[in-house]
Amino acid sequence: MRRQETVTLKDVARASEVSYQTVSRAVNGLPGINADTRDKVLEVARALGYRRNGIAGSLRTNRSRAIGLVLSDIENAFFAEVVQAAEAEARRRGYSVLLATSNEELAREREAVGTLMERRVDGLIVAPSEGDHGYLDRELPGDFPLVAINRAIPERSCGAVLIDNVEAARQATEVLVQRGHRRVGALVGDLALMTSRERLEGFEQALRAGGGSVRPDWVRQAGLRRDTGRRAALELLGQADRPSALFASSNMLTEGALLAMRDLGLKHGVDVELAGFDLGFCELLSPPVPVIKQPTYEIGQTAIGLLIDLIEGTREPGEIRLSGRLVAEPDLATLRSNLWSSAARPQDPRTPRDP
Amino acid sequence: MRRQETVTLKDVARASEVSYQTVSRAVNGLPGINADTRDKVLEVARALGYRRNGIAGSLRTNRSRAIGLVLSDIENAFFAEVVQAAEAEARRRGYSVLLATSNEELAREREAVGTLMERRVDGLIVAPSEGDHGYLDRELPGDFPLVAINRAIPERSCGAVLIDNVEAARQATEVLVQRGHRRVGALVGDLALMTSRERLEGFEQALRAGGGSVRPDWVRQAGLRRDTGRRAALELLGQADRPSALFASSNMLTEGALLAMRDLGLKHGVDVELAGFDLGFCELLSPPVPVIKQPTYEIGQTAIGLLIDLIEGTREPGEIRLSGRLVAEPDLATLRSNLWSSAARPQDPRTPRDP
DNA sequence: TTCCTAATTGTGAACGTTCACGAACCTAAG
DNA sequence: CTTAGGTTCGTGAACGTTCACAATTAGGAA
Repeated sequence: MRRQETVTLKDVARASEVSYQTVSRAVNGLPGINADTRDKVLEVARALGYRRNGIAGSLRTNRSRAIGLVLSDIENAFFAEVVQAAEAEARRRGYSVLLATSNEELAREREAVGTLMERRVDGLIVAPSEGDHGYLDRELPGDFPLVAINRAIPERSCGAVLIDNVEAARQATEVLVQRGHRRVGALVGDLALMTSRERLEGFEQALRAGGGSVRPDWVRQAGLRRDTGRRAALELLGQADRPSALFASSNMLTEGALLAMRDLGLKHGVDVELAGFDLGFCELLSPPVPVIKQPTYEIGQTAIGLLIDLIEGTREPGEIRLSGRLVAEPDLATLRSNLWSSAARPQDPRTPRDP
Repeated sequence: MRRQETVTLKDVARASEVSYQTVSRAVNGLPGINADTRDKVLEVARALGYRRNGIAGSLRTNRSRAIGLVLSDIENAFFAEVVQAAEAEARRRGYSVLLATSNEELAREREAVGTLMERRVDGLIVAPSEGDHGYLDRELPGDFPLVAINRAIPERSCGAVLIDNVEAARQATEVLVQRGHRRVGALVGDLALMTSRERLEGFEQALRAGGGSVRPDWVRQAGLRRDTGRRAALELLGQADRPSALFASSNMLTEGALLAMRDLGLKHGVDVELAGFDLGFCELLSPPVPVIKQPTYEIGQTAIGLLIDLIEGTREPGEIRLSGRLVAEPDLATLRSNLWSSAARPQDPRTPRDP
């Protein structure tokens, strides 16, 4: 078979003896064309194997129907779920997703934004890295559709989809308090980050409300990574005067805490009680670890929804706060049926499959 | 600030009093331009905030420097890691990644391939769903760069990056045999899939080599999902005459088996020994579950490498087999340091971060 | 000076689509 | 018969870039 280079509107037009404009009307389902001619043209288009050249269309219309997604790390289950939801919702609304990762480095984030802009995405969703995002005003037109997730971008007015961190951290800590713990430590991220400050605030609220007091030396800025979390937890739990319970304010820190306890020969829920964030497999551990589950699917879906509304001019930028969900020793029946399915995902029921 | 619509080559040309071709040479770093003019032009381009329009470039050159990635489910940690690696390697080589999901449904896969082709990606990586892939010959030019991962596509000649399933399953099963088990069951995927057949083959080899015999009623086609795996495991382990050990041939099936054992009040490693595949948190369980860890990062990286070589015409399509790695009760020191970092990833050391 | 070569710069066309408009045709009312 | 109005279809231009080649300039060598 000869290599048939791309067949264009003109080729179809020639073959069906109409103008290329008529073909365009036919393949795009536009009005102003006779039904018979349309059918004929579509038939010819099928036969020739015509496929629209989106690149050319985008050039002409100045719209790519693509959105850029800048995350720090897709392997993190939190972001993986966000991506899944984002892709599904984008597809539902006729958009495609261009993926880029920042590895939590501002320079790489900026570079990613740059290449995505060069590709002329219609809008951007960014999970901001730590640092100054003033560059955005230089890289982006002032009204460019932009939605921040997970953390806000104070340097620039844009959409944002966040969770109620204070409340979430409060709930997680409350579990520890209700189980009788007053000597509670905390692993939090860098306090330069609003998210970390809010979660710390929730932790402190719950602990004080329960009659405990916050010991500053038991509150550790444990970074953002599993290994930094583990190190911090090792220090915190390794000392003689250690807390009887620990709150970890993110999934990586929760995993880090578990690793540290393993290192030290401590059993979670026995030697040290642990409450955390977003641990996907928390209930397969024995005993289960109570965690706050962020509505990751909803976050991705909402962010895309907001972004596309911004793109299409049907909504104004604003901040949307979602709520976390506490998963703490639920009754087993409920657990079993809900465990692996997230809260609300009407569009695209999750059906986990495997390689 | 007035909304400055896109500034083009011509705008820069006007401002720097040269032709647009000269500007093009300057911004693209092409030869055939005086160093002084280049500097002057670049300065003007900077000042005006020029950014190349990749869409226009792609239209002209007929190359998008984008590759399409079609996976079944990004939430699955296996694919999440593949995506991470793929994006990193693609970026390193100057390509971007367009993401699409099939949810393991052939129709959606086909649709995804269609939209990616419309966007004129330069090549495709597909994790094939179950079913007949004959459609590819109709949707794609005969020599279109295509790489299959995880499963082969027998219907079409293309690149493929797979693992040695027989060997991997053999190793996992051997752990069970070495621990004295002869009455071993297996959860495998649909035997219509080559991957499932190969893993079953490895299981049988190891069991027979250890002096055990394969009981057909203990080999269950357990589907591809966590819930189907759980159901199958429930049936298998719920009967009075049940195996003393179980081999699960994928991460979802391994998780399903764990859930089922929890349902039945059986403890893994005590009541029933379990060996599995790709369980990310296997060593946080007590006791740890021996699993085969597929080189996910290497798979993604290799697939992108092969694909780009195909695109650029520097390699011919072929099949690449990688090896899984057994993680079974390693000594704790090694475990601790290697656990969270994958085998070989020279380009982009993984540094897990969190939301 | 005169001519040749090399370096530098400019011009026209093309990629495949969509937009804006105008031409041709038909129907039906005046 | 004429004209208004609608439907159907076609033409030219434009999006911003790169390719192919022509034009101009400079620098020496004869």
